[in-house]
Amino acid sequence: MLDLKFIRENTEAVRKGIQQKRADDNIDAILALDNQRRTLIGEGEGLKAKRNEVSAKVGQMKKAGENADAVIEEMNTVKTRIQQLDEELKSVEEKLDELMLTVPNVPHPSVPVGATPDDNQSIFEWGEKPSAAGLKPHWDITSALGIIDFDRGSKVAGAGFPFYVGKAAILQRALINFFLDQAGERGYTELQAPIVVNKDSARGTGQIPDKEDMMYVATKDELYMIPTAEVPVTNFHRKETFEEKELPIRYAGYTPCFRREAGSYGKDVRGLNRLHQFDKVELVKFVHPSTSYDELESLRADAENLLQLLGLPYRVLLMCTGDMGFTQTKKYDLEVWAAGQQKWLEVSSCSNFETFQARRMNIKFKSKETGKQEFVHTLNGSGLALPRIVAAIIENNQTPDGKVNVPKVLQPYTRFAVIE
RNA sequence: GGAGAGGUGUCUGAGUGGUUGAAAGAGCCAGUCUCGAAAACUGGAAUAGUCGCAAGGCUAUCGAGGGUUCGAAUCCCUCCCUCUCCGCCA
Repeated sequence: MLDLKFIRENTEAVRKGIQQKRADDNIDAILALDNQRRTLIGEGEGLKAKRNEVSAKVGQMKKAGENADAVIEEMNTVKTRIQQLDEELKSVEEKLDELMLTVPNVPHPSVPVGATPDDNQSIFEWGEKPSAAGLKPHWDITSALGIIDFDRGSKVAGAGFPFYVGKAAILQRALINFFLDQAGERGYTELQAPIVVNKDSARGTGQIPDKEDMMYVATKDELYMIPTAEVPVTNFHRKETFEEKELPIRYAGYTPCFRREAGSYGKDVRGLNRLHQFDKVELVKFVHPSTSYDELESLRADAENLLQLLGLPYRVLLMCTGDMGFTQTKKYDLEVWAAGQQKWLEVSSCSNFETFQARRMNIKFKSKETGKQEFVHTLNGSGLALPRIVAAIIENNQTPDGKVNVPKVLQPYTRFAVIE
């Protein structure tokens, strides 16, 4: 959510951002409602001031033993009017809030303007793609090796909920530990979080109201199964104010993630490419506004480092305005090369939200410079999402005789070097 | 799940209808004193909205949301959370 005052004072910049992100422009309606709102506040508060003044007088009169009936009678009409105004104000503010939620965050100037994924810029590529000859997609390999059981997963839970069996299960556990250890070395505090959250938290990171269909919901208890650790970890500091010197704060959290993926079918969903439940290590930062773009670069570097250590070829995309999402000001996607499918798979998405989330969640810091409280900037990025990494490892490291070599850095964790 | 107690500012903690945005103490910031510090003394300090060029004014906020009243931290209702005891349990 943006700041009303910011919209009022930077109307044109906000409008430009809306166009670039191809969102609906409700700015005129917002400004009109804001005017109404302020008129109502003006009248209402004037009357409240009067009420407070007269009430104090009534108290004094009663103390002095005088009769205050006439004044009280007069206040009754004021009271009614105040109630009316408050009701009108409430309805205006409800409409206003609704529209405010439709205003996207303003893209950073360094972000390329564009409409579709084709306008994203590939800004960096690393590693050598294995030659494609004779390489199989991971689902063929895992089924031959019997290490991922999609069928039994369907029986037990449903499509998109596989079992990892034996060495695949150990490989996953190894990756989680490897990712968390790396994050720890790079200054992130490890956090083990709830994997369900309440309504306030779901609202805080913006999953509701607009993305409610993306989540599994335990309706009986009004709990939402998290689609990413970003939700509990960012909400960790909801409604808190930091000292400036505490910033930046960095967390790494491993959680299972649950996504309904309603309406997404087709060939993209084969094997491990798209699941309803998957594991992910998420990196989250709370930082001083002056450093947030440097922090975005280092966040990206932290995620890239993992891919380099694993020896997986990848590329970095700088997302264009039209494809970057509603809440971000700037976003990089990291895509790993899956040689068996001859395809790039997104494994991390590193974003700066500036104050967009912090405002919604009321996360501030006390500025030394101004003496005031200001909103922090929040960032997050995957570090990394597991299934597609597993897919890439299997496809890129497959041997002609159908085995899979485990990357060197993982072997201390897996305690085996080959999956066979 | 049953029974009880409670949620007040950074913290401890007073306050049960009328100058209470809120006592007191601690902590914090600034100043005086000091070579410096401590102690002592003096002063300052909430957040948001709104009006104003500004100084400053006004409004709201005592877990959250409603209600009663001329007036609510104080009374009523709903919800949330914490603690204690009992039961159940990985």
